[in-house]
Amino acid sequence: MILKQKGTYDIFGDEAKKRQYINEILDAICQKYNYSKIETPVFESSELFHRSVGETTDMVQKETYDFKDRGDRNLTLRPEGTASIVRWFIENKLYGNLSDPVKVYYNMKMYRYERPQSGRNREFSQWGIELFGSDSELADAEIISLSYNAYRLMGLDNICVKLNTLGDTESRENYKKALKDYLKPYINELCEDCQERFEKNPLRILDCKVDCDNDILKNIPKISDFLNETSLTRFNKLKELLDLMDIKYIVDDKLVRGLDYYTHMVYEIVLDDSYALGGGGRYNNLVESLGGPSVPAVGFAMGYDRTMAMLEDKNINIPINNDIDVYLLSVSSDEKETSAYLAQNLRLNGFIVETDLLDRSLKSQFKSVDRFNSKFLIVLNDDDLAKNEVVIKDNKTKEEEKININDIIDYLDMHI
RNA sequence: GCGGAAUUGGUGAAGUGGUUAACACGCCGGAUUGUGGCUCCGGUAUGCGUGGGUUCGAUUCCCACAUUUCGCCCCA
Repeated sequence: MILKQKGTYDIFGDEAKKRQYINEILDAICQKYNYSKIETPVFESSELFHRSVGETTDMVQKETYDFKDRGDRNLTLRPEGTASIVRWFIENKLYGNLSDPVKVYYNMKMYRYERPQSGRNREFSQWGIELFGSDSELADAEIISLSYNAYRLMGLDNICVKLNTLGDTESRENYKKALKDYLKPYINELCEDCQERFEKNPLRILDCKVDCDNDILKNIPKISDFLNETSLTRFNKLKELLDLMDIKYIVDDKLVRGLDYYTHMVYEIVLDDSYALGGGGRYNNLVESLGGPSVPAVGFAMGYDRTMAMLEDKNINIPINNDIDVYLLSVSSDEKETSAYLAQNLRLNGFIVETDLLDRSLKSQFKSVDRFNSKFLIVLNDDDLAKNEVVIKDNKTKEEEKININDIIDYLDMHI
């Protein structure tokens, strides 16, 4: 037997319906904020992700699905959405007309070679939003607002924004320098990973799980002390906006996030104060570093599957309707042709119809009626059909009557 | 990449080193029911994750691998 690959999953039945319902909520809210939907290819040039996500990140170093195609091209299954969207933005020269910001959202499969565990798979979905062409904290606030409200509309109430700023390039470089100066004497006391991060990406030491209880990290310099005037004012303005919009947030000055491309505002949306359901931030240098002009941008990505899992966990009701309108029963195989014809006719008139495709006994067909929870059932038998009649029965009230075959649609319209 | 737990039919599962792998649900057929939902009868795994090994003999013991699941790293 051939099985599905590790860390992949099939979506079908109620799960598929739930996702469809959630997708409709997400589509609807994006429409309200006037974001248009985008889909990008599953695979891209490897270089795209290596350059955007960051060569030194774990995601690129050990989690990407890299392969060569038959033309010897180096390709990678996308591990996240932003890089592809930025590539699209540059490739289509959308920077040429930014009289209004470009706002898009996506809902796509992503791929990372990881060990599967709760809320994490190798193939997984992210819903994300991106905004190009505004450097204003108003754009930051809009992105946060959209993502925050998306969760609330799905029914997740106990959420909160964890917020931080990495400042502009100048502030961040000053901070990095201060960090390294501070950590240098202690470097041998840090964990192995952090010793490596010290050179490559010192900010990442801040959210190291191994060293978090370490006294060295408790007295570590704070980014907030290194923000220059402009970085500080825009961060304060953003917080004012969030207050105004009644968005719950807490500032966490250890929040730096895993990808290299962030500048200024970064945030996560957490459930029950700790479980991260998504994250995002501003990335003002990414468009330029991928070969476009300097265009400010900000975005967010939601871990779709873990969000679905949380909806399940919190027993949040997602309406699923599997009921059908009519089941056509045939007393014997003689009525099957009429059944097929009638089923098509009813379906074309908008009804959800099932028939027996297995030529089973009448009793079995009745059992199917119950399994499908059909609102009505119609019994076809030759004697009645000779007079153009059928028996139609309301499966709830158990009332039945004999009607003309041409009156079925009218009858159903009146009763459903 | 590292660690823990699990792996018996369509489903939930019981079970033992040795003839036909319990039970329940489901499903199919039949009896009865004015055309079902109750009841009764019958049927429903050539098989106990895969591959090795130990043994006269393994689903049951050992090893490896795979998959599932929960953690770590990481990410969201």
